[in-house]
This record gives sequence, C-alpha cells and structure tokens, in this order.
Amino acid sequence: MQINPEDNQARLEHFQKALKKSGVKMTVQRMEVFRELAGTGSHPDAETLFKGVRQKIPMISLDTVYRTLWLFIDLGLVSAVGQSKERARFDANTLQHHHFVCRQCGRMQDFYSDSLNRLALPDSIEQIGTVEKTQVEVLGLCADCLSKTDNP
Amino acid sequence: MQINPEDNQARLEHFQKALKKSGVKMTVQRMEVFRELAGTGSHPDAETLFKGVRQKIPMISLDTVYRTLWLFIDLGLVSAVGQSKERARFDANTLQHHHFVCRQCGRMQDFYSDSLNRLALPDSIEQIGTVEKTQVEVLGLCADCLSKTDNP
DNA sequence: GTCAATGCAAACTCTTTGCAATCTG
DNA sequence: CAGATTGCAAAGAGTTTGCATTGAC
Repeated sequence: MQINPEDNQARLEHFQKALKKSGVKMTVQRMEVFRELAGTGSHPDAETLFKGVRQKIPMISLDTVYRTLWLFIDLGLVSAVGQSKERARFDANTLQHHHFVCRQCGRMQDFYSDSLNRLALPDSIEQIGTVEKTQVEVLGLCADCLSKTDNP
Repeated sequence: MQINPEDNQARLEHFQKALKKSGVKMTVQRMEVFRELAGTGSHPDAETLFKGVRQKIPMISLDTVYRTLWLFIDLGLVSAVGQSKERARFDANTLQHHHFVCRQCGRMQDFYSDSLNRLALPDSIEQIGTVEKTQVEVLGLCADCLSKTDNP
C-alpha cells in the first residue's frame, strides 16, 4: 500500500507538531526517518529504513535510526509490528486459536472462539493474496499485571 | 493455559508417530523438548524451554533446543509465534488496521475493515485481562509470490 | 551557550554453524 | 554399523550503549 502524497504531507505536519509538543528537537535525521517510514505502506525493518534514508543523508548511522524509531514509538507516532522486540516464541498448540498478549509482561495466552475462526474478511483481501490462516491478536493488560498496578 | 495430562499424552503419541513417519530419529532431547513445549500453554522462547528441559537432561545444549524446534516446525508439529524469525518491523500507520502477511516473502500489507475493527471477542477474554486493541493477522501467499510459483 | 542528538566503535543478546564425539535404528 | 544427532565453542545477525563531537533551540 502506497500512501498518497497529501496524507503524507499532513502526517509530516502532525509529526513536527508532536515533536515540538514533547520538547524533542527536530533534526534532519528524525525528519527523514519519519518521512521514509510514513511514505511506505510496507513495514520495513530498521536496516531497510536505514538504506532508504541514506539516499538523502549519507552520513546517517544505523544506531540513530534505531534510536529514532524507539523515540517515535515512545511518542506514539510509530508502532512496532507484532512482538517485534522479542525473541522467537514457540507454540505446540496446533489447534486453531487466537492470542491474548499482555503489553506489560509480554505473556501470551491462547483463547478459542468458533466465530473468530471463521471471520469474514473484506473482499479487498483477494487482491492482496490467498488466505491460508486467520488469527486474532488481542493486546491488553493481563489479570496479573492489572492486579499489580491497579490495586492500592 | 495449562494443557491437561490426557491431551498431552495423546500429543506425545502423535509426536512419536510423526517422527517415525518422517524418518527422523527419536532422541531423549527431542522427546523432552516436545514434552516441555506441549505441556505449557504459554509460548516460551528457546531459552525458557532450554531451562525447563535442563531439569531432566542437564547436559542438553541450547543449540540443540533451537535445532529441535526448527525441526518440529518443519514437521508441522510446532509453530513459531508471529513473524518470529524476523527482525523488528515498524509502522507509521496509526489508523486501526489489520495485516496480511505473506508466508513466503514475508511482505506485510495493511488492510482496513470496519467490521474487523469491532470484533466480538468471547467472554472468556475477561478472565485473561483487559482488551486495549484487537488486530487481525491474515497469513497466506501474496499475489506476487502466487504468480511466481503457480503460473507455468 | 547549553544540552540534546549524532556518529563511531565496541558490546551485547539471540541464534546459527562447523566439527568431532555419541547415540539411534 | 552407518549415518543422523548431539555438545561444544566460535561465528553471525540484529540491536544497544558509552563517549566525544556536532548541532538545534
């Protein structure tokens, strides 16, 4: 999915305001990392972004791209796909199931639902590809973390 | 989610048959890695499994755990959670959206659906935790990979 | 001018690989 | 017994960190 130029422009402005609001300095590097990421609908990894940004800022370093991305995530401008920061996790449950993931402790719990097993997907999916498996991922706070943070 | 012992027993038998069928040797290590993984409903990483298995086989090495896991994945006995083998990927799209992930090339495409945005989750979710975000992940083959493999 | 942000290089973590010793079928 | 499998140690990816220099406000 390519993002159209106007949306992109609007995003850049929103981006600049967000930085100012958080008292974070605007730099060429941050600008370009954001522009690069906002201009693509694919979900690039840091290295890919790095290569793209280097076209405009040849002296940028990879660690700056990483720092910039985590900063953006803190600011809520960007999200990391899936449990990206984590390691590989394995599952011996071969039944169709769905995942609840705690955003605090990262714990993952399976849950089952017949209706979620046969979700109706939008027709537009057909243009993207053939569907083999559909899984719902629910993000939230697990009961454990809730009781640890909420209770006085 | 803990798995009950009977299911677990059935799984172990299925596991042994699957190994034999694929002409893969049965070893204590494989047995224990599988038992450990099948006996937990959490989705442990390799290190966690390693620690568990070491209780029974103190001399097992971490690389064996990895090799064993990827073998099981090849055999279809186990799955890796998410895009586990991949690196962190980032997303500047802050609108609620869902992901189509190509299992071949790993490309990820956003798609939108109002109905998927407000999925009805099973009541059992409440016991697990509070829901903050629900996202659908569709796995399949993207159009690109389809045309590369299917067309003669 | 001050302090945050950057680039560099080195460290760190997770995962994989080469090879000789070991064990399964 | 032959060949697959293991353990070890070392290498490889991807990511993070410490520190001096640079640059934004």
